[in-house]
Amino acid sequence: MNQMLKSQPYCKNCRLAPPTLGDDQLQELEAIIKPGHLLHKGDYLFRQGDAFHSLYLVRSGSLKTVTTNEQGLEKITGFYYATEIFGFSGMDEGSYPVSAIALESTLCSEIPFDQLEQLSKQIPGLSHQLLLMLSRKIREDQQMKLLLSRLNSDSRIAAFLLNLSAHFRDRGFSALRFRLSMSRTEIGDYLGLAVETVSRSFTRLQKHGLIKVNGRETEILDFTELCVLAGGEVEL
Amino acid sequence: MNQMLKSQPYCKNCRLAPPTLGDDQLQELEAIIKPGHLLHKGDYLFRQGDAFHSLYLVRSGSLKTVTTNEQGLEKITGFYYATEIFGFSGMDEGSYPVSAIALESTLCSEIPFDQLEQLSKQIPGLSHQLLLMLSRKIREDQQMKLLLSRLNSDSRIAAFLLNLSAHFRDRGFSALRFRLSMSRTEIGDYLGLAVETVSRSFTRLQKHGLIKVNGRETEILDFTELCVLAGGEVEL
DNA sequence: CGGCTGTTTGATAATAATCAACTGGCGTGG
DNA sequence: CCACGCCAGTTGATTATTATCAAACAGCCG
Repeated sequence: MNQMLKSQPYCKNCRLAPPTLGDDQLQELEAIIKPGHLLHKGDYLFRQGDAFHSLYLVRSGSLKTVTTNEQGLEKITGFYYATEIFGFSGMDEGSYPVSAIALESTLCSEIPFDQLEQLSKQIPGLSHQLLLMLSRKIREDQQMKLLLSRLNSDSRIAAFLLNLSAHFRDRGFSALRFRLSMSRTEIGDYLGLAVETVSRSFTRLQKHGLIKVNGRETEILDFTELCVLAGGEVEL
Repeated sequence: MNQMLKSQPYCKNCRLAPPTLGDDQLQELEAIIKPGHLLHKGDYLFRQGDAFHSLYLVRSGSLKTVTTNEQGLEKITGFYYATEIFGFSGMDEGSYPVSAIALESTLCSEIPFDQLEQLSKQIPGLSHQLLLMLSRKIREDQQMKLLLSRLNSDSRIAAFLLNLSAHFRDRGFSALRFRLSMSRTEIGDYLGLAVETVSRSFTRLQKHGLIKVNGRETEILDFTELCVLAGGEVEL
């Protein structure tokens, strides 16, 4: 068979495929995934209120999800990078409660949900895997709620950077040097802080030698100390 | 058949059973549910780190889930009332990331997860329903994150009371008068506020005629205004 | 009755939001 | 090509909100 076609499987590392999946079934799974959707910075993948049809897999680039409540309060609910799947919050009510917006040039694959559910009746472990992904998301949200209700600004920024660091590490990039794809405003929006507070925390972390920042270029200098700080119970 | 046995089906209103489910299948579903687990105030249903085996359905009473991070920071991640199912966050890692503790005398039914997954291969729509429940939880967590990062103390308390109110209404109790099963400390812990702040907000809401409080007995006097307040963008 | 816990209230301190000003980079249009 | 305007980011001053510390009080149970 054509090696090229198999060289970039969508789902090999996407947590959707059960670990024991055979090649045939992996192909079945990938067959329902629509490769499409090239987005540029600021483009919407879907908008809050749109009918829910699909989950999305980030192939490259990054996105944010934003929700606006009845009173017009906006909030970034998540950032998503390559290999991550998102859109889960739309299932329940049949429409997305968030908008998804590209932070840079981004490629997304679409996973039609009804086809995925059909397939999960045939591929053993697939629906289990789906549940695990949602469960994981719930656990991450718990961590986020703890961060929002308990940590001061420095600790929030530290936790945020460590989170990104782990993401990049898992994807084979440097865990210590990376480029942020979001603005300070977006970071603040995500972490529940004003822009100015985000900026000051970056400066403070830099002054103490924990990180080195130049615009969006970020370097972690003292990983251990950053971990301690991110845990709370310690201040700079 | 014995009317008594069917008079209190576990799952009729628990969102787990697909809406179209026939009586036979409802019985199958209920057959795997273990009725047991009577808890008294302060009793643990499970502890953080315990192996994940089951979801739990609250039959009567109420519980809280509490998580402790590595640094010893504690946080209440949720309150659960009759007809609610919880324990989802344990699936992913195979152990519960929270402890579940009864707030009062409480009866819980256990739903062994592997049996539930087995059954979901036979009962159409069951695994779909499971996904919907998780999706709903994720959406609720989003709202909670918005609350924690954007609302002031009064609005948080207002939102909290409205949330409880809706719960009681859905369960056939008064939406305007109810008894809180949690302490002020626990409310603060859940909402990311100090006890004193919770107390002051209750007092302030009462002074403005929105609610009437007497210890844990709570009455909503101005539902509309409470909604406005809970939305943010408005202050007392 | 006395000790415990949970709640309330007051005074003060700390943190982050807000308001304001300034900088540097970038793209556009004269 | 330069000037201008715009946006993102930073820094400073001030304000507001909430946490913290402290004290008093109520209810409950042994």
